[in-house]
Amino acid sequence: MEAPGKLRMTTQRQVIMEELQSVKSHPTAGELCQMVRRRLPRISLGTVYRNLDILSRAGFIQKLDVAGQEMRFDGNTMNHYHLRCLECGRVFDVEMDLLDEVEERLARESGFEVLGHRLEFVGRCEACQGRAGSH
Amino acid sequence: MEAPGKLRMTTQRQVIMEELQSVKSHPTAGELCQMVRRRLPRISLGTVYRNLDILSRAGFIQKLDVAGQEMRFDGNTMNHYHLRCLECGRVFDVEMDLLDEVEERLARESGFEVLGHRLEFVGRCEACQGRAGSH
DNA sequence: GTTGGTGCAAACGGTTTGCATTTAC
DNA sequence: GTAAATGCAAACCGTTTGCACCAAC
Repeated sequence: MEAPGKLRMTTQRQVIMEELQSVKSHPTAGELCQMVRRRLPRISLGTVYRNLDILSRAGFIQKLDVAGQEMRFDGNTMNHYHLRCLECGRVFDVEMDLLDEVEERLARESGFEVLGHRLEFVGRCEACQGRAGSH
Repeated sequence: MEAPGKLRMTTQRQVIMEELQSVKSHPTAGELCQMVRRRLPRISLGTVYRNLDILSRAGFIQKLDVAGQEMRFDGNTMNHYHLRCLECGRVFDVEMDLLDEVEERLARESGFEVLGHRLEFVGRCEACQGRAGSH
């Protein structure tokens, strides 16, 4: 989260934010670009990336940085946890109280200045458990 | 972790594993390639990538996938947590008991099949706190 | 001798960037 | 009017892959 500087509210930026906040999935930049193109057919992927970067720096949205894979974006800026399905790659929100006490504990027991934490589960979503699933 | 299949122990594979396990840092493939080149100057980056992939599938090492950044590798295969310093980008091991009970809780309360979790802290390491650090 | 591994270089794919043009303010 | 934002395309960079040669077993 950075000092905002001057931000102009362009149509593109507005629509990107609206589309992202209208879904509970965690789209990639490419997916979001497709969604936005239904309303702004000429928007470029570069613009989507630039705006996602600006909006996340300003704290309006969240970059998920899901381990290793393609970057995903989340319209919900409150810290919350995710589960990534190993089979279909989708990312789901997890309902669980935040483990803020572990931050304090770590700060106390180590010399680190702890500014946040990210907890991510991996597993299989219900849909993928349903499908045969060799596993 | 996958069924091993046939694995030949080549010099390259041996040295890659030794070098990785000899450090407590979490080198990227490129960094590790440099380290290995001190002993095997003609090894290629592609070989390093291929072996890191094979070794991690076989469970001998761990891919870290530290959020967003370049992939890092860890010779320690036991699950453990990390702190990433926002200032210098280094990744440190965190000594903390595993939160395995949250996996069980999530599995119970949601429909997910939970296979693992990854906890990552962000903050500032001691060295970077020392340096003036505007914050 | 067979088959998996290596080195090399090219390809890949997600992300960033340079630039001329457009647009919010 | 001016500075920020856009669209486009090229560049970037970490990673993967195809292939001819090599080496472990």
